[in-house]
Amino acid sequence: MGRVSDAKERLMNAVSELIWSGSYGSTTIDHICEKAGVKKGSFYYFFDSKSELAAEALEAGWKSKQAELDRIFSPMVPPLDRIRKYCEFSYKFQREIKEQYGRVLGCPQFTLGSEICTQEDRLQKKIQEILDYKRKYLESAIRDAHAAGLIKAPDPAHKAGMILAYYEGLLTQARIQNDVDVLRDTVGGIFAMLGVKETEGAVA
Amino acid sequence: MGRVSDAKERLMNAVSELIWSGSYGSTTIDHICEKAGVKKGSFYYFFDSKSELAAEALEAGWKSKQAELDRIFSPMVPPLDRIRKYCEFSYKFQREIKEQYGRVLGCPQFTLGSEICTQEDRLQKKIQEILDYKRKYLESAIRDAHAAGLIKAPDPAHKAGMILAYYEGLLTQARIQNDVDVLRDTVGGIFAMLGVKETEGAVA
DNA sequence: TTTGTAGTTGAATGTTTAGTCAAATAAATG
DNA sequence: CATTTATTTGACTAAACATTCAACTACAAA
Repeated sequence: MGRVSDAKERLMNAVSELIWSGSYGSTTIDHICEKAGVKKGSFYYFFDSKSELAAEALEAGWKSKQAELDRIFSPMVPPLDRIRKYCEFSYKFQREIKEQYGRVLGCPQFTLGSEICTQEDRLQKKIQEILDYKRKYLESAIRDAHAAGLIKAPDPAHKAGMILAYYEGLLTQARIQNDVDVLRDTVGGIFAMLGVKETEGAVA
Repeated sequence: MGRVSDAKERLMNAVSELIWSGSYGSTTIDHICEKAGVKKGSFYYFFDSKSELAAEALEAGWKSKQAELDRIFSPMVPPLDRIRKYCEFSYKFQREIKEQYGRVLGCPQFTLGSEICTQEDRLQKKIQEILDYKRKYLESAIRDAHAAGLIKAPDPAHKAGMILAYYEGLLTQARIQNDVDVLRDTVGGIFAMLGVKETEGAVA
């Protein structure tokens, strides 16, 4: 079965990091190859364009994040706690990223989506798909919270869309301002939108 | 006083449109010149880089938008109505853009900011400045609403930041999904965040 | 140990891009 | 009308970039 290699993985990691810490437009195939320690010929052996590589990397990145989200949004956890945990996780994650890269980088999918949606159809579709999955995590937590009488949310899908917009907007603000502090009270805004009363929203 | 020209203005219009309908990275000096009907030599006569042109265009674009915002956020208008009008205006504006370009384009500053904030310091600062002005419009409406007893918002600056994140997040979602419908109930989310009771939020 | 296969390499290609400049041109002013 | 000043032009260079390919290499199975 011939020679073996992890060059493909290295290329996917490299492209993800370069796009996230910079932008899609500023990420060239040369840079990707250099970062991955791979020669251009090998790049074209595995992929036939930057956008194809980006699409595969996006998919892989999402797959690896999913496990974490499944844990956070486990139906075993009380619904409002899921949301609170998600906000805490996100805040902590961005703090670590800032530590590591010297920069708040926000949400990879939202940032990339906003940049390329008018130009790269395949990527745009993949991103929309991922964002929709994210929305579904929120939606089920909201539905459960409604069923438990914790909040009034007769249209969980709509509420989830609103909350996702807020969440992604905050992350993008944090990226633009390079300031994690923006994210400190993420959950406050979400609970306000959900009409959670202070007492119900209290930490256990 | 020598030859006169509107080439500078044409260049600023061209760059704004190209970045907004595409991205900063995909906008080249050649494209800008072609769109503006200006030769490259002239470009470098007026500006010495794409980022300098973009910064001037950003400033000019903001100046021209300010008048409209002053009207919408006039202290003569009841505070919650200002916010409602702003949402309606924004929704209508994006519908017109979609009509005109075949695409929802969202917020020029937020989209650009998210793309270039890690790479173009000067632009990042300008954008942060503009976003902060936007926040101030919301902040004063919130403060007035609080003073009028319409809502409870002891920290209007913080609330305004939350609402701006939501608003920009929605616009970006609309851009990514190329769907104005996302914006239909913008005000619903804002009023939920502000804790506006249905009756108080009712249209006059 | 041979052979098939998966992956690697570096050099070469053509294209796009940013950036420069000296000469030409058009308007305004004296 | 002559001169000054602002703007335009097109042709040029050099670097960055994407893309191709034939020859080469390492591994695995037969």
